[in-house]
Amino acid sequence: MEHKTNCEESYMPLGRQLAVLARLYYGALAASLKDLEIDRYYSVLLLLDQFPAEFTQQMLGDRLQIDKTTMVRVMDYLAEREYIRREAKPEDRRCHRIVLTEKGKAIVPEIKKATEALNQEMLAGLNPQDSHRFKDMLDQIYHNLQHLPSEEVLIEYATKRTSVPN
Amino acid sequence: MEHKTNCEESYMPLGRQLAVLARLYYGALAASLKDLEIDRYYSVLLLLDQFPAEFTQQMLGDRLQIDKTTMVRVMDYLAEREYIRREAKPEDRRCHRIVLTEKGKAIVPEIKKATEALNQEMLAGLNPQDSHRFKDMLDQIYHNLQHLPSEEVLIEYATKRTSVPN
DNA sequence: ATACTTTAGTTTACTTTGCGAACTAATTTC
DNA sequence: GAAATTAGTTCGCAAAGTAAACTAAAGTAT
Repeated sequence: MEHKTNCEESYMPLGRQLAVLARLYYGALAASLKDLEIDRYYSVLLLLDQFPAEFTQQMLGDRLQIDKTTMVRVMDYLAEREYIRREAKPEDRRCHRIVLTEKGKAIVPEIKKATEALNQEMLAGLNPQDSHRFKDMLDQIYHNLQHLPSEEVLIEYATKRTSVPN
Repeated sequence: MEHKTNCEESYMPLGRQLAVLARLYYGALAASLKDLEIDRYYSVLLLLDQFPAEFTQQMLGDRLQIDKTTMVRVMDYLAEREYIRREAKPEDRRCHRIVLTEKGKAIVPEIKKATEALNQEMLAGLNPQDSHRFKDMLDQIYHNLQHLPSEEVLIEYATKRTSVPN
């Protein structure tokens, strides 16, 4: 058997394949945005731009599936570099309203351009229908996976596992 | 705006979505295999079972997209627990032939069962054609992403970025 | 109204993964 | 035979996920 570098020829659990694709995607994205001061958390900025002044940290985390302790780090990172600000929320003083600063708004177009370009390159060779179908499938899969982990077949509560095993 | 936990309603970079799905997948897989002694690196065992005694560490890494230093840790983990063995390879003494032990072979059926079940649950609601189509798309995307990262638009060599940013 | 519970956010600490750098031993190339 | 390459290893660090324990604020219930 000769040595192959692609994953097309033998069985690999789908989850592994997804993890690899995600890694490649973000490697390429960070490379194409390397002239920016920040090298991650782009999707947070995109989301804030789409729905200005609508989010608390918790809500951002729910949308992007980032847990709240990780979200603290994300916010710290972006706030230190002045891409976002945590504002007081008088109607519920537990929360912070997260807002994009001018500096934050300023880089969104470039991020949008890069992610859209990359999405397109990623889906190159698929016709528009298939591209759309692919995104629908991802949503379907998200739905399917969300409603089973940890408690599906298990009677007792499973010990939580971290990260992405191979 | 009310707070939504699903990701279906707003734009998220595809890479982020893939990362989330991968995480959910492996959470569910580890949960359904939690009675096993090991909680990760299942795909290594599956691959070794499919092509017995064919792999070196390097080749495994190429197949699964795991770099060689990470692979050392993977091998250590599996060898300590006696699921694999590193055997001498007289024809090239730099390499090790990686072989499944009896203990390793013994758990493969369960892993296979669990991953196949999970793949199916993950793709529930898609007809067989679509499932097949989905896997083809993943291969296509892998191909597309592999041939661009880091050097695409860039003239000079990009500083490498780690992991999966959000 | 006061006690109990829940929620948003934070801090700390630990784990896993990915990867660069530097190294050894063996093999290949020229 | 010298130089370059390859497989594997060690070390060290950064990023991400998450559990546990905590504070402050808000909600609920008797």
